[in-house]
Amino acid sequence: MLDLKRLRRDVELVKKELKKRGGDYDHQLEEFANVDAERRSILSSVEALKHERNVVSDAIARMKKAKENAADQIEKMRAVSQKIKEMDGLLSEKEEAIHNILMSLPNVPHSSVPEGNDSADNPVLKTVGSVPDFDFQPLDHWTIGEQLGILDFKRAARMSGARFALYFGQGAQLERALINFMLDIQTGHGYREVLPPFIVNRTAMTATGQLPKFEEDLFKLEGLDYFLIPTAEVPVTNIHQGEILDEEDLPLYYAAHTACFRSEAGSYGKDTRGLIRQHQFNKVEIVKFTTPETSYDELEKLLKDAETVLERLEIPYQVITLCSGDLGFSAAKTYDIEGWMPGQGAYREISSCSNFEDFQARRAGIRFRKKGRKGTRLVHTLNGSGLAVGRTVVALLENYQQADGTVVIPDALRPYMGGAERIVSIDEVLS
RNA sequence: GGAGAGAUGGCCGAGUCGGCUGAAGGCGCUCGCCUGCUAAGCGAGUGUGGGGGGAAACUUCCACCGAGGGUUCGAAUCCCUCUCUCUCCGCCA
Repeated sequence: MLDLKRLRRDVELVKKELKKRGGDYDHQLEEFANVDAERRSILSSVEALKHERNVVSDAIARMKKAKENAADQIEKMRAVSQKIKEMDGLLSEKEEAIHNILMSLPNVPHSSVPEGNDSADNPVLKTVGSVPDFDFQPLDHWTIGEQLGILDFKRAARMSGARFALYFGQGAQLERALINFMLDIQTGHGYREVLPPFIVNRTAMTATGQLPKFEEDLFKLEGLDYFLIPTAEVPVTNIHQGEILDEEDLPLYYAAHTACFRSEAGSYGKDTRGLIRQHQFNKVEIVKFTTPETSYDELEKLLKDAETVLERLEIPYQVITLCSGDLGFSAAKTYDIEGWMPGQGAYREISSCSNFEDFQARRAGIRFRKKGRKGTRLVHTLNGSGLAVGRTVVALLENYQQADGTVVIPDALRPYMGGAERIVSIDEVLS
């Protein structure tokens, strides 16, 4: 949610900045200005009436105490109260209209965000590691996984449908190993581990910006106002919903492993095979609550924290800055980390690190105060994947595949895999 | 699932028959005083959101005592609905 006062002050500037996103918000912003003016005019008259009511009610109390007759005053106030009730009704209509507009406006891109229309315009910030050179034709991960017997999409489809996977043996172990590996790295960076609920209510989803606009992307529990989380960002950011934090406690760092659930509505035909785009996947998420002054420094650090995982796994990757047209609804600035996936012959998103500034904090009511000082300010919230586990499995299988069909386990991960040096066929393990 | 109790400011906690209670008291915090240091003591201040005024310090008005409705001239106090918390019984990983 954008700052109401800022919209009042510089509607034209906000119009210009939102235009960079590509959508057209002029109409909504103009309607905002109109309704807001109406609201304020109603507000001042209804407040005057309320003031009168307060004063006269007080007088009535004194008259009654003095055993005087207050019938005239009471009669007069009956009419005033009626009027107040009518105007209050009108006022809340205006307020709701303003709220609806505010909730549907995306965040303003940060000044450092490059302008562009879509993902084709995202500049590459840096490239790390060199793409592996195979002396055989590298396979895609679903072929590798199925040949080894560690991934099974057919049976998963039988019980759940498309976009679900079964992991077996060292495949399941690999997923679990990566989760622990990532959590250990991030807690080592100072993040506090947290295991949040995977189901949240509408308020929480609205606070982080998934609602009201993107309900079709979510899995909703039938007949209940509960949703499966699409990312740990939702429950973790909502840890401090409605709280006033002490400035000296900031920044706060959290790391959480959760399953994530996405309906993937509108992505039919995209990445239909393999682990890239699943309805359910694991992710380790890192989340920060900071002061406004430090949030962009913290974003750079958060990005580095996410990168560490790929560095330690020795998987080549690049970092891109999302251009204004490709930015998510709530984000002011986003970096994507893309891991090299030989089976796809492309860099694919494996982490997304964003600064939301006060956009989520305003919706969620997360503020901070300097001890002893009066007044509160909104915190800045940030988060990033550290990393998407399923996609890391993809990168790992495809980058570390061998001519004989086995997959070498990177050194850093071996302690988490019971010391194993490679992933071999399940049949081989059994024989 | 059945029965009962509760939800007040950063925290604890009082609010009688509805009327100077935005809210006693305490803790915490800030500033000042005092004291070799620390601690203790003394004095003052200390909620949030919104509208108006002011360059600002600040000031004025409105709202807020879990959320939403209702009764009333007037509600933290009365009524209804919902949410959450706690206790007991049942069931259960």
